[in-house]
Amino acid sequence: MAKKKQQDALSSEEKIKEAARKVFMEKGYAATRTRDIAEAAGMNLALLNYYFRSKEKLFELVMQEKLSSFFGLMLPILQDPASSLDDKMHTIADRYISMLMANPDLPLFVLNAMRNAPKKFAAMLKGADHLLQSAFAQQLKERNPDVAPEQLFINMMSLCIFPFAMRPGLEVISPEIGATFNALMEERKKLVPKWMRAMLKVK
Amino acid sequence: MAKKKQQDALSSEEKIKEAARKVFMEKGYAATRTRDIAEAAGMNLALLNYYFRSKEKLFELVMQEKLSSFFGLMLPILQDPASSLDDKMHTIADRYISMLMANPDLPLFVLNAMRNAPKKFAAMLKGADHLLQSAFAQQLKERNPDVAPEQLFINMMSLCIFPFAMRPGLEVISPEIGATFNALMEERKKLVPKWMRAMLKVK
DNA sequence: TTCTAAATTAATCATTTGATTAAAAAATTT
DNA sequence: AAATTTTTTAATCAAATGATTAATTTAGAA
Repeated sequence: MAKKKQQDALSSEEKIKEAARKVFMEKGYAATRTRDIAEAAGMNLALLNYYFRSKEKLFELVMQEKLSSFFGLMLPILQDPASSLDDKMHTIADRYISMLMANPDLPLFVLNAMRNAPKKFAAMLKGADHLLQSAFAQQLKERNPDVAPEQLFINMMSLCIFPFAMRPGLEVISPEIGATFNALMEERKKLVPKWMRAMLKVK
Repeated sequence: MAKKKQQDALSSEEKIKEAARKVFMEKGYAATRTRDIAEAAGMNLALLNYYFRSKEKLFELVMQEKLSSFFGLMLPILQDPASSLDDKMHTIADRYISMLMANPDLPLFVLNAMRNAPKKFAAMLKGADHLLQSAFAQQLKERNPDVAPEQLFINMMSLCIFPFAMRPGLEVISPEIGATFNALMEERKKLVPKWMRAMLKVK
């Protein structure tokens, strides 16, 4: 009885959330109208305020989810003392590329969110260890004491994420990239760790 | 006489353009109001339409400029048959990193522009040779026939550009990156070509 | 079954936004 | 110097936007 009502309520709320995820990812915050979300959800416009109070609150909810899914994948891997550096690089490349192949709009959304709401982002990561205190950074330093671990971390992120953010541009510069993008990304799951190892040898 | 008038007219027009560059780069198109630009320019709001007809036209002008400056740097280098692969990598790293240090908002602006207006972007690059026909791609292929030249091109762009787009996030994950960002980027001018050479050896 | 609470609807609101207008001021031309 | 053109101004407009409202419907509790 009570359960049935709960499901119905979640269902409308969930429909709006679902639509909000889709439209905010596509258009960003400012270019998204509450009417767009209502239409995408097939729901009445007033329900956005009824369930979520404001466009802004709804956006923050979506933003929090997306930032969590983006960084939630990374931080535990970086901090795990039990896995080797090679395991970490392999796991990060594999998981990030897979996730981004399924969510190609995520990088740009996250980049915009970090730029527009750095405080909220910082608050989200409040508990996380800093990079330089992670097992990953230690392992990088051991492997190559001549290059700052931050540099190699930046490289790892760059090689996994940037192709997705730059895809529209890449497709224009090279139609071949457009035609085979997914195959290129699959290949990179194997190549990124190899490239990382090669770079780790550079002084 | 006629010259003096010309300078005055350019001066008001240029003030508005200048302000538009600043505000559009900072807020993007949708979140920028024409009033923001007018205020930033210290000009009357109606002048935006008087000189540029619409917010959209003004934005396109700024977008064209920014895309030109972003890609204008790259394409000639890629297409130059006279310079070696090492020269190219060195020049791209040096020039891109320098330019982006002076224009840190550019990457995100360009990424958003490419995503939101891919047709305009494609029209802009109309005359340019495709990547696979460039001297750069040929040279990559000669150096390493086992890896698609597109992959190495993507890496080159990733290593030079992504750190700037990701800077707000990097600064939260690692305060050390925030404190020494410019030094890290200067260092990368030398390291990126080295990393590229190391990656070129990977099969 | 009746009453109450929650969810939904369509209309409306108050504010904001890009754009227009008409008048005045400034610059240029005759 | 007068006439004409261009630039600037402040007010206004028409449409759009996030949010609110009141009525109705649906669901749940007694």
